[in-house]
Amino acid sequence: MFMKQKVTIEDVARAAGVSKQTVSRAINDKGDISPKTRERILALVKEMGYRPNRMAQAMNTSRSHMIGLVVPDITNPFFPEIVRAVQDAAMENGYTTLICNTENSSEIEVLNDLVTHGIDGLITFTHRADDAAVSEFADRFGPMLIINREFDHQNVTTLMVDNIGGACLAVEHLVGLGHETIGMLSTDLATLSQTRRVQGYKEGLSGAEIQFDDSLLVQADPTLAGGLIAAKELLTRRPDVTAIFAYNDLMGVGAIRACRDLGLQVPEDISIIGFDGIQIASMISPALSSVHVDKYEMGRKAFERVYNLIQHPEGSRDMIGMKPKVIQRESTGPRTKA
Amino acid sequence: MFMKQKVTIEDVARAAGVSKQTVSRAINDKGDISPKTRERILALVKEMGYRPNRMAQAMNTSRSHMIGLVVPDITNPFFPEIVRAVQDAAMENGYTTLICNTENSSEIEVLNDLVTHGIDGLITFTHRADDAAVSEFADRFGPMLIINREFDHQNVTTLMVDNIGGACLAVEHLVGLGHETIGMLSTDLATLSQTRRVQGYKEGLSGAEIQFDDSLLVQADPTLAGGLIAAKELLTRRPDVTAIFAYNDLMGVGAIRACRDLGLQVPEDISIIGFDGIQIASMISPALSSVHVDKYEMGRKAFERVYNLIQHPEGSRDMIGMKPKVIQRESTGPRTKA
DNA sequence: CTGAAAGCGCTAACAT
DNA sequence: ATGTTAGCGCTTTCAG
Repeated sequence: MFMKQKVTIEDVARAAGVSKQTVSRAINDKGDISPKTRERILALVKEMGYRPNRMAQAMNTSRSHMIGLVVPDITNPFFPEIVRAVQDAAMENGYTTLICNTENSSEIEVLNDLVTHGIDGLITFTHRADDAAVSEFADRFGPMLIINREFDHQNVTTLMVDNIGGACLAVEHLVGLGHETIGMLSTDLATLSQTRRVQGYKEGLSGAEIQFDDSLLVQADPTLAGGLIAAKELLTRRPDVTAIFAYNDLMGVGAIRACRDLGLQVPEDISIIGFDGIQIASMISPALSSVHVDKYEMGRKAFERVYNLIQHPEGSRDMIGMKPKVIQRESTGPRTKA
Repeated sequence: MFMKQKVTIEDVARAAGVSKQTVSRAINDKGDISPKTRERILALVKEMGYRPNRMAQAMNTSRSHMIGLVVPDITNPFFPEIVRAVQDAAMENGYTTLICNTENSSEIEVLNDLVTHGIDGLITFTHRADDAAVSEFADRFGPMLIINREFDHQNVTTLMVDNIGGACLAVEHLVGLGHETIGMLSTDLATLSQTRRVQGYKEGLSGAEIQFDDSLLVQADPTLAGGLIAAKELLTRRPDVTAIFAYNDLMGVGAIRACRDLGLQVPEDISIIGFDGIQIASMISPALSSVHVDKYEMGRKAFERVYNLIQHPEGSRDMIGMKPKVIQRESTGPRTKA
């Protein structure tokens, strides 16, 4: 026999000899209620193991206490750190997190589905869906924060890592070590992060008065395997490169592996720097230098902003910026090759 | 002005000139309804962008189409692969996943909270909460699967990796390479996985007629940092060890790093094998040998089983077993030291 | 301070 | 084949 719910507010009310309403007042610490009855009810609540049904609550209050979190690929270690931070912040505020992966599905579909579940707010890394669709969605669903995507439309709050600046820093770091022939491993996914990091890379080069050449840029999946393939491709095509800037740490780790497979020493023969600053990249040998993003702070900021939007749906939209910084570890060093 | 919901079944009904019930029948493809009206309604649904409110649906049907997934630490790469699999399977079946991290909270509290949100089923790695609490919870909430935890109580379905067998295989692998002084890096968390892997390690040793000694077992956090610390401790305490079995890959990667810091070559001086088979461990240098668990399959199986329990709440409880297997990569090799 | 009535959006069970 | 009534569990009125 399937029961609808163990113990309901009705049960508690009956047990306490009061109306449902009074119980409601007691548990929500609201309205006028005598301390005595409140305590009596609360004791009963505990004793009976009563917990209000959030869905029923949500139907009245329009607050489900759930937020949605949409990431492209949870298996990329960059995301779990953010997820973790969002989760922590959410829990502190009585919120639960609905997480979705979008790699294999329509992003907008996922967002709409999340809405049907009654989420109060949304944090999303939505890069594939086109602007119009996202914008239309944002008009319908207010309290959302979109990460690493840019909009002309002023109806959506964004959080952006300074990708151009970060990529620039990476190149400057390499140039500072004497490198002049610097390749980049990028991804074929046309995301803002991608465009911007490539742009920053080029700006970095021209800032150092180095000529960019198409053969220095190789594209592949933004994964370990992608980094491996792309690095091999680059090093075959341009054996003269002495330094590589990888789109993300995963590709950077793949690139280190590629060098090893090709019999090249890192950083003696080739310097490699990644982007993101994922934990594990700092523990491998050689430890990967990286343009570090504070993911925990990013997650917390994201939640805070959305939480704020939930409380003040009519508040204005804005853009939060985050500056990454270079952390040098072992994979980058002075140029030694002529 | 905050609206309860954009467009409701009522709106569609009005627009179609029928009752709510008819619309309900149309969208759920249920009961008797003339093809004509159905199509007319469905067209309207699409046009108006109507999506049923899942919470309202759930209140009637006791089906929220959400499942809960509880993991100890999403930043351990072992879990995202499982999360990914669960997510994929869930989505294929119209389910959305509520994910929680428990590292910093009371596990039972998290589970209870998930229930208030109306989840239909639950997959959890709950190891800290005591048996009585979990068992009591399982009695109240039927459709749950608990991973890597053992129960005498027959009220809960479990999925277990053969930790003893896996650890045994690891030791046998090392013994097969000629190692006789084999240390283990374990965790201080008293989980079933921990107990079992230590047990398997000891069984492996005695199977090879090697004497176990307390000094060969070091405990620390099951993380990169923990592995680093534990390995240094072990190698200082017992400079004669030629092989290490790490509780998980994270610790294994930390151990490789420790060896490097201590000037030891892997696998020439020390062989290291981990457990889990996380992706990134296969891409570092040297690539980590590991007792590999098929995490994607694990996630899918877990969802399938829970899905089944949701459909048949009165079905019997059982235990699903999974056999891990050794994958040799570069971090283990023949003993060279005398 | 407390209770009764109404309703959130939907579906189950019974009408017709 | 369609509509009506009732109710899921809760909170928001509005009465007292």
